[in-house]
Amino acid sequence: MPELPDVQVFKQYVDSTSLHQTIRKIDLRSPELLGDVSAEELKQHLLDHSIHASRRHGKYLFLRLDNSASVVLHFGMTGFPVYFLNQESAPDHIRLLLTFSSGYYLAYDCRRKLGLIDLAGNEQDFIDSKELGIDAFSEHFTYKTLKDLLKNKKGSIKSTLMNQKIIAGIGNIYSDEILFQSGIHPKSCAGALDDSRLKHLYNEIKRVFQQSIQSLASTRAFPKEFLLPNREPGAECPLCGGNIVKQTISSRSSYFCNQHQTDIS
DNA sequence: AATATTGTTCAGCA
DNA sequence: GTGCTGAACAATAT
Repeated sequence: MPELPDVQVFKQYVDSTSLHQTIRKIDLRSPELLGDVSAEELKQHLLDHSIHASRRHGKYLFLRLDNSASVVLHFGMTGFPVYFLNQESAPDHIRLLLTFSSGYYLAYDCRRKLGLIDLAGNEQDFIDSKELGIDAFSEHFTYKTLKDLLKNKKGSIKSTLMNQKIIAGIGNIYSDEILFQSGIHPKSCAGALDDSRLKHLYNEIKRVFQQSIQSLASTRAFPKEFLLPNREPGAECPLCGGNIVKQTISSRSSYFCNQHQTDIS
């Protein structure tokens, strides 16, 4: 379930393995994942070129090539990148496979085919075409930005946080985590949160993402006071001892504490 | 075998 | 057009 922290870790992974290597071969095994680019065009841009930088916006990862175009990857529910040398280490559902001149491979694996492989001449134009909002981990995402974005919003705070056109990067899992840490009920009206709650929310977005990126990148051990390891109905709330309950909110299953996330504003 | 899973997109409604 | 909700879709595990 790659949301912002997962994709940030993918970015770090690609940065530390795959930059500045000439691509000798490209094997597109699931062309149905292509966006507005043809297989031919993609191959043309990749072959004999290299990735010289990467950038993440929300849940999208851009691999910037040395010819100024960028490969765009979206990981859907089940996607991830794998860098490997021996075939025994190859993942099971490779959709795109790059072979570097070093002999190493970079695979885009996606068990369920709910991802996207695309090519962007200009990354900002791509972001605009998807109407993506500001990245939730960007330094330009300030408290004031959040306050302005939520002002006058009529929907629940959960569905608002998950709306990629308002803020990019937050999905079902992390909206639950952020609201849990902020002590805000997921059904609270987004536009009705007072300054104190908004401040909490802002701080927790930053803190949860920073902590999660750290946990995913190293030990994968999330802090035990996170909701994530306790995300099942009937579990004991690690913050207050209440009960974790499951409820469908904006047609997604949400988990929250029935004790410290009770009041709906 | 039916159900749950998630991000995106789109139909439908006020 | 705008803002919002809910459902469809992909493929697989349980």
